[in-house]
Amino acid sequence: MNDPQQNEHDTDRYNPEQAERLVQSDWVTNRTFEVSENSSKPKYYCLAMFPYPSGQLHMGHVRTYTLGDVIARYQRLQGKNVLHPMGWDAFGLPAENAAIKRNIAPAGWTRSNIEHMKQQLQRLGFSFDWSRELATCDPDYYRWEQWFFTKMFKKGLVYKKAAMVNWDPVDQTVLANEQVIDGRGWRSDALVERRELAQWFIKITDYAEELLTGLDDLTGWPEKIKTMQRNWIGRSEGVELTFPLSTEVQSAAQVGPGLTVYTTRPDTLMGATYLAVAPQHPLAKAAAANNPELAEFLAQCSRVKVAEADMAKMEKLGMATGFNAEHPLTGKSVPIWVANFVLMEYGSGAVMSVPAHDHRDWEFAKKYGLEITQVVRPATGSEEVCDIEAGAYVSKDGVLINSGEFDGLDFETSFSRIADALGAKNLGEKQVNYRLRDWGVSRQRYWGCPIPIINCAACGAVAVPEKDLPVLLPTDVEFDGVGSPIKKMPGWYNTTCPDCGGAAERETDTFDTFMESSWYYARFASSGHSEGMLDERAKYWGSVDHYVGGEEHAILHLLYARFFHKMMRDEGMVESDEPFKNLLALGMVLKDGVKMSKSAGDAGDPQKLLDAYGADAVRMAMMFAAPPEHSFEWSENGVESANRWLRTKLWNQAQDHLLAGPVGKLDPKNLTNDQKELRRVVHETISSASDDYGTRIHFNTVVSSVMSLMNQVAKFDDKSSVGRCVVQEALEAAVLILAPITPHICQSLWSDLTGGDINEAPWPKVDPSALEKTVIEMVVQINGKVRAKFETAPDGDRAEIEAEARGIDNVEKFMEGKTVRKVIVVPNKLVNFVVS
RNA sequence: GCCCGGGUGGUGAAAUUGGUAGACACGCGAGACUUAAAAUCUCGUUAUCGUAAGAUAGUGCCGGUUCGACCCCGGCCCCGGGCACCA
Repeated sequence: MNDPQQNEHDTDRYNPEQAERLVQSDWVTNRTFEVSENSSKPKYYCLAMFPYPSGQLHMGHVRTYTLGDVIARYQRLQGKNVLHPMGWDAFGLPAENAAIKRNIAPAGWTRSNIEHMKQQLQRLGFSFDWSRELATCDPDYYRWEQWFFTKMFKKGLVYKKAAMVNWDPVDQTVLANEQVIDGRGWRSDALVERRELAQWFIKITDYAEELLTGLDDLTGWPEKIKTMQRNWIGRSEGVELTFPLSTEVQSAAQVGPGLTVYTTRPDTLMGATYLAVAPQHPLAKAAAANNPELAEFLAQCSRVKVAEADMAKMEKLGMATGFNAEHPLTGKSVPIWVANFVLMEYGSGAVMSVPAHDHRDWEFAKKYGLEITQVVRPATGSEEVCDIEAGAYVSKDGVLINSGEFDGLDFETSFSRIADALGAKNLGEKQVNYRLRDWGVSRQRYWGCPIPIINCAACGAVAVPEKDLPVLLPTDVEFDGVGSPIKKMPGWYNTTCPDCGGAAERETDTFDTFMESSWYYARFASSGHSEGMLDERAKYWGSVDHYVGGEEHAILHLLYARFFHKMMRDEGMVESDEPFKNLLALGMVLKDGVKMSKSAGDAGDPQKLLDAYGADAVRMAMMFAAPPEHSFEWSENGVESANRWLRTKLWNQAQDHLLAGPVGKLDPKNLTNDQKELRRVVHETISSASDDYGTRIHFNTVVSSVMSLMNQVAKFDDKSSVGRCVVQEALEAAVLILAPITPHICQSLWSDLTGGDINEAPWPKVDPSALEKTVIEMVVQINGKVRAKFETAPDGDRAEIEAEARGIDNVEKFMEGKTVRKVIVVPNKLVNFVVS
């Protein structure tokens, strides 16, 4: 162990545990991070995605909240009125799992997790305004979600329809996708079945176009996230058309007069040789009624998890229904098949198949011996190969054949002409389609926000009146893990109809937890408001200026939140069109190659690192490890070295400087070359750090640049009074620059160095005159290979630089006997001789 | 399967507009201090050859554009995220 008497620093060796607690209690006493809306400073709203209270923090949390905190603290140093709140995404499945496992109610488990995680967040020194803390399982929070849902219900944005769920036939309960492992229930091990349940949906598709075009204005979002959202929304232009059904088929299957499909390739319509419907389609069900083989096939199709990835990976199978439809233009009979890859949830649950011009249709047709009719060939002069026997020809660059009056037309022309021909028969028209589906918000689970609907036999679904909100979720429940307790509580769900007063039942499903996370950012800005969902303060704080969170939320959470924001805007509750102005999408923190999340258990618990090395070291190590958007494997090694650097390179050097007594005022005009050089490094560091913090959002390079600066300070052996002034400036800059990352040690050092409060300090300014270089290094290349370097004055004359470069021994050697073909001079960088 | 990213020393990474590849660290090696260890400090550290100066190769793989490519283009391989009930 250390002997505290042995070296001069050990007596006052920096002790993060003690020092950090002192600084933190100062923040609490002074309410340093509580903000109000009455400020002359410009507002800045910095938000990191709130955590699910799983029990303990993992390193993914540490990364997210450190990045958010760095941004918040940097913006405070820029003189902004910064809102930086924190709360808890408290409803969700893990609480139910824990309840089963430990036999405790989800509410109590969640509360104690929140307590523990809050302590950990506070230990990390995040500058949250804790006065605005919220948990989504608080009735004061979810009542407004219920209120808003009933508003949207009355507005017609909410409807109920049948949708598929994973049904565990043994546990008699609905399973989440992640609870289905290899097609079996995770607890019962029973083969899971698809089952249809009536569920609530919100019409996000009504906003599809705005959600798409709105992305163009989100200049502060990463391009890749916007691309993902665009593809997810999936706008396409095509034709919706109907294949007429005979009256026999209509009556046999109890369906309408035709089978409606959507296609983006109406040009290939004449090559449509069969139709395919989803296994859940009415036509499939009807056909199976007196066809045991088909019934078995449909049953087989239902034994697949409700997840697109699983659907896409399975073998493409189908079976004829025995029904036929009429081709809308030729009148020819077209067989109707059931195919396991057609999704009932998407579009009409039926597709037209053109095997000659679609890969999947081609393979399906080959497998089942269905007709393949080529209707497009490569354009004359095209180099494209087309062999329909070998595979589908999917190019849109061809011309039509075997299509009667449309022969010879290209894609664009045939698209319109065929749409017109369908229109003339009243069997189709051009239509814009979206891949985006309406948002299913019903969950057959207990630990969530109750859906505020009352089902009355006489009046149907009725919204719970505002005066009866919130519909409280009972928390004192028996939780046996099989099914939701409130579905077995007649005392809870039996009620009277608000409209007719007759006996009625409450909806026992709860909301998807994405509902809570879709508007919490706005609620933070209206913290504690008891008269409504949001108040005027939500308008003051406006859009979140910087939103920080994992890239895994690129689509669902971020799209739902954008949608919710637009619904709230249309109610006049917020003024902006988008909730998040700038987005920082973080890469994953991996541990042994898997993402760190609640499933990783306590493998990533930062607690022992905090105890051993302190919050500043943990934060610095995390920021130094990689730029935000990189995924990387977390290693604890960096924490010890961060702690060592803070103690030895920052704290000790600053204390040595302070021990020599106070310094005077720096006069930048009368400096030695070494003093100028150190000062140049100081101001270059300020300049690059400002860019890294404010523009590039790369904090690892902030850390390395300050490390470099401190290395320069260590080498700078000038104890003169002017020299010490330069060192003072360097130390102040280093402390301010690092303050957002390691706030505790920097607050102490700032106080030691200046006597001031760093929370009131302004960001350092770059002195442009300090950046001027008197000598620069030129690189000499021959045919692009570096052969020499030389020092020269900046902005030198081209001819002189070229001459000087030619005179260098190694350069002469490589040019000997060669002819110079070209000379490229990049000012202040390099000279390249092209020789042969 | 589909959509979106990523791949640079033993390790994390840097290279901001096509212009010196490997900054800054970790680790490792050598040395100083010490009776010793720890701590701290100094030096070295892409590979191969060389005492050195320097040379050759090198940013997942194959090819292209360019005076010059980690960066741009074409084709592949591998890894990660998402795929609508994990959050």
